[in-house]
Amino acid sequence: MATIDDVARQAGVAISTVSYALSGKRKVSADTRARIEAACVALDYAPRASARALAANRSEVIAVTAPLHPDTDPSAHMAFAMEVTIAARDHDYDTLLLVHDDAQQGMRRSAATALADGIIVLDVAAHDERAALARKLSCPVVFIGVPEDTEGLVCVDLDFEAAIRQSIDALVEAGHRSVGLISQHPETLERESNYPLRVVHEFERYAQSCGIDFAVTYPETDDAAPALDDLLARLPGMTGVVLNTANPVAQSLAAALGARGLTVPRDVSVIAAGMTPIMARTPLPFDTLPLDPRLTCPVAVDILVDLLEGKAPARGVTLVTPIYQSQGSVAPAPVASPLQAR
Amino acid sequence: MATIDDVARQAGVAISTVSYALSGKRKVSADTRARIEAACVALDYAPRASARALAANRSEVIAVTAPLHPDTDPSAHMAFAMEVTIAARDHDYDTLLLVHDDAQQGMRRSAATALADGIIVLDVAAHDERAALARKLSCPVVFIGVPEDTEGLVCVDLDFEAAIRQSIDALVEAGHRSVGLISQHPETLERESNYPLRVVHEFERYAQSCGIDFAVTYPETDDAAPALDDLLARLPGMTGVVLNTANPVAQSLAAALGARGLTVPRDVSVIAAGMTPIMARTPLPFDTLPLDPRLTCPVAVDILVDLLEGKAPARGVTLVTPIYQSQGSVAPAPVASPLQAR
DNA sequence: TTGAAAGCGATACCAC
DNA sequence: GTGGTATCGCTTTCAA
Repeated sequence: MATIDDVARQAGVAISTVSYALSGKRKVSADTRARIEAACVALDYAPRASARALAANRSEVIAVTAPLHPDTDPSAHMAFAMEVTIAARDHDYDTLLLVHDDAQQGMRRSAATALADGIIVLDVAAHDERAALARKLSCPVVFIGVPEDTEGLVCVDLDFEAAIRQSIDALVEAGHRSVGLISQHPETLERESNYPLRVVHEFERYAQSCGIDFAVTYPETDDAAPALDDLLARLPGMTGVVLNTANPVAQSLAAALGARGLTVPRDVSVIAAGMTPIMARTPLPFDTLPLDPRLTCPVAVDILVDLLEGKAPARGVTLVTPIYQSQGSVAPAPVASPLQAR
Repeated sequence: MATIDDVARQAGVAISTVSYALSGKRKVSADTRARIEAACVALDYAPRASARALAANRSEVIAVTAPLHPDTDPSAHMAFAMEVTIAARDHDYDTLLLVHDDAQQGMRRSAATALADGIIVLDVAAHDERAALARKLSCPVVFIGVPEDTEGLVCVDLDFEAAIRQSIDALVEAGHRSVGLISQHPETLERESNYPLRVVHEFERYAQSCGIDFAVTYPETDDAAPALDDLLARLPGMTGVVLNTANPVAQSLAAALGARGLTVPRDVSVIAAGMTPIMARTPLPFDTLPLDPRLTCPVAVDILVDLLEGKAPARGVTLVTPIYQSQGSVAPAPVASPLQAR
């Protein structure tokens, strides 16, 4: 492997000139630059990452901690890790994968050994141990997801409250006056980042302020049918459903509705708010305000890179506005409620 | 951050002694070692990765190229990436994630800049461009999956042929004389690593040598029903099914059988051979010989690490023997064929 | 058993 | 605009 010395010799200049020509941190005349570039090509030169990192005191690597709980969706996980990697490459950073058993220790190690310049934390739980760790660590950390206590942390997430409000607005504008929310499994509410709870609260608050009837249900299984029955029992005139639930539940909703003689959007309008699309599966046939990794990951990486390069101070919690994607699952409310119509 | 100098001063020894004490590459007396360890703890010392890499000429990092095609299952992908990472950590290596757009260029870059010591290639296609690249690269590369031309490459994969033979053996031993294979989608056969084809060939060869009736079908969609009908049409007495197909097809098989009045294992015995379990979903209710990342990834990493540390020469293609996992989906063949019995 | 010192290959300061 | 060189923090050879 050629070194910067070889290039300098071949181009007939000093190594500092080569370094400056390549980094652009100093003006270099057109023809010396040309000679240097020619030499680089001729020698197939690439700067050695470790030497550069040692001298510059930065590794150009971002660590990504991606624990894998039994109840997290691995495909969503992969999507986040990939999007972080893609976004990082746009800033000339590489990404190091830190796994579960290793999450705490890995973060510590990557900071202590200066393996990575910064850390992105994925799949954040409400009471995430990595939060306390992040406060102690010397290197910048950005969370994708919001833990309970955000004091001193930098977090990026979808604006779930906004997603809920947009969902209710869309339904209300279409004339719906009775709307149910299918939330997460009870265990998920415990463990998960606190967004499912924030979603429920905002749903109840905003629905109330809009003066519509509402109810919330928490499915016990992956089948939407019992949840649907629960909502219909408490809200016989229900014509709108908002989903912020596990993907299998959402996948089974259309069938559950069909089994009860209900059609989307003729009898019931449906919107999925703040759910992560699964690439491997048929997309949900509903209007969505997705928690899309392509939305949050680049923002998180941008913030981290700004932090690393001293371009901006820590930013607290950044909420990304969801984007409404219509699939034709919202229609004007039927005049009579579907159950009465039957 | 404390450096090795600080530790040496604090312990009252030379830095070389500290280095040797920590690496264990030279004998150090018990009490100097104790003083050094105390100093390390006191100063919270961790060697700087870049300095170590520069001096030792090795980064202790393994790059992982994990492209994401439209038809690859992201959750399986994540599982492989995680298993590689876990296995790598067992050898004190970290893993760098290289993504699709970047796959070729990323491999080149990580070799040229000595970012990583070696490369693991995931999701290998039959005619994978990364194969040619691997032959040119200066750093060791191990493929998880087997491309068409393995000349000069190091590959690890499940022994699919063995999985097929074990499947047929299990069925034949249970008295089945008429066995169908549900293979992959036609497009997958084109693009994918050539194992699906190897599976089909071995199935036909081995079934023939066992003297049983057999047929192979290639499902066009994610629904097993048409494939099942195809098999039953050509093999009216079929009592055994071997699966080496896409997960959704396998997931829908039980329902398709049920719709035709067939029950597993009473009427039909089923074995899934060489399929990757999806963590996010209910596992298949069939006996399996899974392509488990926990089987192949550690082997691949072991081989790569041996290569990196000069412990062993390149090994060509290594096939890992599958492990039979019973789920009770194989039973003695019914006396009369199920169709006749109805 | 330990120490001194020569690299490793970049960056960036200070001169000119 | 360009060149010389100290420096980053380790590993490892050579000497004692």
